Amino acid sequence: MAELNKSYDPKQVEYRIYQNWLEKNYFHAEVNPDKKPYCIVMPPPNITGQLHIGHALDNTLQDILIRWRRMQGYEALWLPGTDHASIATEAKIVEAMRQEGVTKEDLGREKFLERAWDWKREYGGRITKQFWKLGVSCDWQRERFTMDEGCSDAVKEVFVNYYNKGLIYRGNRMVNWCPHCCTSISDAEVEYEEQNGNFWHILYPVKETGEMLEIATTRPETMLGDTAVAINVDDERYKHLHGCHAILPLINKEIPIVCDEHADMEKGTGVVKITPAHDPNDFEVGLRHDLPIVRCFTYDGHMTGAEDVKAYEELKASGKLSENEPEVLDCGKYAGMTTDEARKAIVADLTEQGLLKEIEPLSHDVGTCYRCHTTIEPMVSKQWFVKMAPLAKPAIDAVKNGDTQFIPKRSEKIYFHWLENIRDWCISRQLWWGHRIPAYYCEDCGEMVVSKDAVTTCPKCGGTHMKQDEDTLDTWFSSALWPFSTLGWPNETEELKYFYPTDTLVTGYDIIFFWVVRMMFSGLENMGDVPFHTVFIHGLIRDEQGRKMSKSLGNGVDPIEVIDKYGADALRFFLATGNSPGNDMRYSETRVESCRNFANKLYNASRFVLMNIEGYEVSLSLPTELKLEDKWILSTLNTLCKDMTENLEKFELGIAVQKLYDFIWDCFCDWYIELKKTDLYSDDETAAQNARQVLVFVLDKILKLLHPFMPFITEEIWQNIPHEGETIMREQYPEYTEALCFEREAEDMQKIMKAITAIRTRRNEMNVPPSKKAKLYIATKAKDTFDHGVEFFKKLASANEVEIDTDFDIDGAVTVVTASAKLYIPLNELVDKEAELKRLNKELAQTEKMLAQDEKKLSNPGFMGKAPAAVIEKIKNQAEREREKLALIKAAIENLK
RNA sequence: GGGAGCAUAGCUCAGCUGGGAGAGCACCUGCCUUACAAGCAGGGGGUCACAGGUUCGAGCCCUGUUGUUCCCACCA
Repeated sequence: MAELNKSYDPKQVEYRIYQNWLEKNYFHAEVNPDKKPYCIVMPPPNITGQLHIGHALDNTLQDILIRWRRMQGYEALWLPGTDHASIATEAKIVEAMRQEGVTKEDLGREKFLERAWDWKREYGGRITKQFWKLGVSCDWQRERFTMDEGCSDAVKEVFVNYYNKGLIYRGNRMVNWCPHCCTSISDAEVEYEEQNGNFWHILYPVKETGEMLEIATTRPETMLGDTAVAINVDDERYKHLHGCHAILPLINKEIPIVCDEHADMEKGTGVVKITPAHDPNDFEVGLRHDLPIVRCFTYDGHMTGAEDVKAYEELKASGKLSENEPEVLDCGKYAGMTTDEARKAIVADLTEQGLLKEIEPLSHDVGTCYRCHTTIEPMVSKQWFVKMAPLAKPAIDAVKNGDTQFIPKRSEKIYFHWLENIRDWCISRQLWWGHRIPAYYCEDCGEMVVSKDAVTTCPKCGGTHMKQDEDTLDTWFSSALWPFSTLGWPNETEELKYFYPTDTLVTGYDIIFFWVVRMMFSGLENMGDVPFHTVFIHGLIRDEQGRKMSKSLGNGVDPIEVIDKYGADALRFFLATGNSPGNDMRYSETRVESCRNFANKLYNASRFVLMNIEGYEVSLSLPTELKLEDKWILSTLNTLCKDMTENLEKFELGIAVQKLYDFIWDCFCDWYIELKKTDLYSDDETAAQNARQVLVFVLDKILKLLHPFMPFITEEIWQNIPHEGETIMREQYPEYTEALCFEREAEDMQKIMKAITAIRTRRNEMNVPPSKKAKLYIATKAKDTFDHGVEFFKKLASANEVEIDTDFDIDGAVTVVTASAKLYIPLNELVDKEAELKRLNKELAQTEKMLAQDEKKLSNPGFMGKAPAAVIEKIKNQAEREREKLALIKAAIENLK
C-alpha cells in the first residue's frame, strides 16, 4: 500500500473487499446463547425498485448500527429481503403486456402469475445487488421475500387467526376505489392533491310544493345515484319540507327528503344530496335512514348501463345478494361514458333545462391513488376488512409505556395520531399478484370457509364446487408480519426465540403509518410482544435546492453514480454526518466531495505510518515509556471512545462521527503525526520505535472506531497494518479504559500546542515565512512542561533555538502571550514597536473584559449559591488563568517601553 | 380545520440533560515543509427570526408574533 498512489481510489478496493466479506460469510449470524442478540430487519425494498438515495440513507444507518453492535460483541443479525409490492409490480407487468397487446384477461390468472414470477426472478434481485455497492453487512443467507413459502404461510396463519377471533370480516362498505388499477386501496394509500374544480349549484324541484332546492356539489355526475336529499331537522327554512320528496332532475326520480345531522345549516344552502353508493358520508346517512344504495359507476370508471343492470339482476336471482349490496342504475344516455364525460354531459343538460343555478370555482383536495395518481372514486364494494379498534389499543399502549421508543420522540405523534383516528383496514385487492385470500365459497349453497389449506368439499352441504376468493391481500398485510415471519413464524424456531423482539427498526417518517403501525399491532397480536424496542426515524433527502426528489422533476440523485465517482465510504459518511434524527437533509455534492477528501486524508496518514514502520517489528501493544504527547493523544482518544459510545447509544450518529472526524484530522494528522516526526527521524532508536508503536496503536483504534461508518477503507488499511484477526469487522470496538486516562498530561501538552499556535499566528500576522528561523525565549512558571516541547517548537514554530526560564529581560522582540507563557522572538528588524504596543493593548483589553465577566459571576451571590460546584470551579480556574495572562501582557508592555 | 418541523457565518447544516457560538464549502493571507495541494499554517465573518417571560445564567426551557416546509382531515 505504501508504494501506491498518493490518492485513495475506492474503485480498486470496494468491490474486492465486499466479495471477500461475502466469501468468508462474515455477515452471517447464528443463534448463539453465549452472546447477546442484536437484530434489525431491513425494510424490504420493492422488487420493482431501483436503489435510490433514500434507500442509501436508510441502509447506511442500519449498517452503522449493525457493524457497531457486532464489534461490541453482540450476535448481530441484519435480515434482508424484498417486498412483492402487489399494485406496483402488477401495474408494471400489465404495462409491459399492454405494449405487446396482451391483457390480463387474455392470459388468465395462472399464466399471468407465471409471468409475474418470471419477472420477479429476473428483476427481483437487481435491487439487492445494488445494495452490495453500499457495503451493507446483512445476512444474505437469510434473505427473504414477502411471497416466499414461509412468509405466505405466516400470512395465511394470521388471516385465519384474525378471522376466527372476529377481527376480520367481509362486507359491503365504502372503500377507496382506483378506476385505473381497478382495485380498492386502503385509506393510507390515498394521496390528496389540490385541484381546481367547481361547485355546481343544481336545482332539485320539490314534488309537494313545487319549489326549487338549491344543492351544491363538486361531483355532479354522482347525482344519478342520489337516493335522498338531506336537511337538518332544526333548520327553520325547511321545516315545511319534512316528509316531502324531491324530484331528481334528468332522470325524474322521486327521492325522499330526510332529516339528518350530516346536513349542516351553516354550510351552503343547508341542503345536501345523498349518494350512498359513492360518498363516504352519504353511505352513513343511507344506513341511518335505510336508503337504497344505487351505484352509477362501473369499477373501471364508466357510467353504468343495461349490461351492468343485467349482471346485478342475475346475481339477485341467484339469491347471493349480500347485505348492503348496491343496486345498479341504467344511466341511459350517459351509460358507457367515462365519469369525466358524464360530468360534462350532465352539466350541459342541466344548463339547458335551467336547473344549473351557478358555477362557483374552487380549489379543493382530491384523493388520488398513491401509485398511479388517478382520482379515487369512493365506492360501496364487497371487501375484506380488519377491525382496527381492538388492535390499535395495545399498539398505542406499547409506545405509551415505553416498550417501544421512537427516536426522535416527537415522531411518535404521527404514530399516535394515526392509531387514534384509525378506521377499519380494507385488506382485499382486486389484483392477482399477491397472497390470495384463503377463503372458499361453495358454489352450491353459498357457504364460506376460511382455511389455511385448500378446501374442496363444502362442510355444510357436502358439495364439491368450492371456489377460492379471487382477491389478494394488501401488500402491507404481509410486510406487517415481517419482523417475525422472516424469523420462521408460525414455526417456533430458535431464531424467533433468540432474536424476537428485534432491537431497532430504521425507517423514514413517511412510512410510520404505512408500516410501523401495522408491524406494531401485528407483533403484539400474534407474538404477544412488540416487534422492536426502538424505532429510529430519519428524514427525506432532498435535492440541492431543497425540493423533494421525484421522477417527474428528474432531480433524483443516483447513489450508484455517486459511489462510482466518490466511493461508497464517502457517500455513507456524507449520509451519516450533519444529519440529525427525523430531520430532512439536502444532498450536497461538495459535501460528498469533502467526505471523499476525508477518506483520502486517512489513507495518506496511514500511508505515512506504513512507510515508517516498514522493515521494523511493530507489535500492537503500547511501549512502556510514554512521552507527554503520547499521553495526550491516548487520553484524547480514550475520551473519544467514551463519547462516541454514548452518542451511538443515543442514536446520535452524526455527533459521534463528527467527533471522530475532528480527532482524526486535527488531533491525529495535524498534530500528533507532525509531533512524532521528530522522534521518527531522530537517532534515538528507542524513541523512534516507541513512536512507531504508538502511531500504530492509535491508527488501529481509529480504524475500528471508523469502521461502521466507512467499512471499506478501514478494512483495506487495517489489513495492511500489524493485526491479528481476520477482518476488522469482527474486531472489538474500542472502549474507554482508566488505564489510558492522562488528564493532567493532556492539559500540559495543550499548553505547548497553544504556544505553538500563538507563535504561528504572530508570525503569520507579520508575514514571516516559515523558512525564516529565529530563536525563541519562553518565560513560564511551567518550565518542566515546556522542556518537553523544545523539539516541537523547533519543528512546528520555526524556532532554531529555544531557551526556557521563569523570566527574561529582552529588548525589542516580538512578544506572544498565552495563558501559561510569555514568548519572545527576537526578530528585531521586523519589530514595529508602535504596532506591537497596539496589538498588546488590544489583547489586554480583551482579557480584562473576559476577566471582568468572570469576576462579576464570582461575586454574584446568586451564582455562587446556585450554580453547580463544577461550574464554579471552572470559572475560578478560568479567572485565574486570565489574571496570569493579564500579568504577562502587562509585563510585555512594560518591557517594550 | 387540526398537528408537526424548521428559522444559527455568504451557502448547506450540527449544537446531547441550560454553564464562554461550531463544521463543510466559499472568501482573504502565506506556504509545492520528504503522508496528503483532495494538502499545510493562519485570518475575517454570527443581536443564534422577532417580542416578552422563567433562571444566578437562555441558541437551548415557557408564551406570543412573523416567515417557511410538511403531515393529517368525509368540509356537500
